[in-house]
Amino acid sequence: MDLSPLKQEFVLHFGEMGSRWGINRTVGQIYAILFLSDTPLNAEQIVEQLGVSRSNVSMSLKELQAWNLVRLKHLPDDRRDYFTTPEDLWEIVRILVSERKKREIDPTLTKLRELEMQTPVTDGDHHAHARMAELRELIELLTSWYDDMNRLETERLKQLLALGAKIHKFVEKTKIISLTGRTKPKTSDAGDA
Amino acid sequence: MDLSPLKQEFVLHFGEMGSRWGINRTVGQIYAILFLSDTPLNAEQIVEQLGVSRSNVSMSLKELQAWNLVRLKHLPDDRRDYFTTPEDLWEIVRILVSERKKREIDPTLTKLRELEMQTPVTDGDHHAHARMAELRELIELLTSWYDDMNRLETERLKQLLALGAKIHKFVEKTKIISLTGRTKPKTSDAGDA
DNA sequence: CTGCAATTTCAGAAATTACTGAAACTTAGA
DNA sequence: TCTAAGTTTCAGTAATTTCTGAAATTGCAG
Repeated sequence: MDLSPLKQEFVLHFGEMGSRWGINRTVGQIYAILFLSDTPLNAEQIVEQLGVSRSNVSMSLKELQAWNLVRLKHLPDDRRDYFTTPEDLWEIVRILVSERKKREIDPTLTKLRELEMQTPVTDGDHHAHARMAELRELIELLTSWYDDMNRLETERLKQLLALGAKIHKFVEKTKIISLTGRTKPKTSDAGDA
Repeated sequence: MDLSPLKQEFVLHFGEMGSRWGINRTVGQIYAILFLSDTPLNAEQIVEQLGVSRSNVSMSLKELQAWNLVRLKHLPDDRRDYFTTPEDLWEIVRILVSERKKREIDPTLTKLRELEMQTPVTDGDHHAHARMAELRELIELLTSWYDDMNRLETERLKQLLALGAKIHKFVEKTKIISLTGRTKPKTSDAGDA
């Protein structure tokens, strides 16, 4: 591996963490290299820096593209593909959360809905059935909260995060006013994304 | 596998999702069975229902315990260990989030802090160094927001989640009042958790 | 202590996942 | 069209993870 000590440690760490994050070592290492690089890199450069096979880099880059975690660039008079990660870390967080939701949560939500609708509830199943419904409702609450947050511009999101738990004080203060004045869902609401 | 069709589908689904969630098939299936069961189960009962080896069940239960995802119970006049999942799904969510943070985020935060302190920054490293600092700051913001939220009682948490993005309207409304009246960090502040 | 039920450990087998090198494919320019 | 740089695919191998059955351990009751 041909990297400065600082970069090398970071890249090795991402490789090790890869398995915990649901990607493999090479994918993690490639992502780390791209994340640190101030210029886009092509596959051959990644091969040189990591010392893994060309085909491994090719497959790993494909996986990173499937995760939406890298962007493809082209340089003038050079038909090789160059890769970068988004400059904006918040963009990266959004992608990560959305992709993990897609892979780790949505399939289960779908399955729970299916099971509730289709599957016959035999005698011993009442508790199980209720538990699934409870789980589905919880996931629905969490994902619709996520959808809401995801719609916010980054600056608003940062504000809310920075407030942290203090947010509940704001809610307290305006609770009564809101209940009487703004809670009813008007059908003709101002344009929302 | 000896389960009603409803339970069986759920259990198989958890088994398949296991690998995406960072646990293996058997661990996922055992968790599913315990989640659905209205009574605590012992290892032998799990063996019967799933049709895997006794030792596999033993190791998988140990892993679930390491994740804090199951509770150990004992019945009178029976010295076998019985297992359940917490009744309260919010408790489960809290555990999941905290354990995943511990495994997937904390080690990287530690590593980033180490690298920023210890590792010499050679000439070509300035951009990489800056990128790591940026990443560390982002993780710190997110984790301290998490710590904040985690301190809230479940009822408060549900309220905030249900509000979703509407929360930012509350902030707007009280912003001016807050800026003049409450934002400065007084050294002698009224008791805050 | 002894005997026995319950549980855990562990070495090897089975299954899965990751990686490589070679061959196949694609595409831009000559 | 042909050539060659660039990329992808794929079959086989390597590495890792999961699972099992047998043996070892634990701890309670007699």
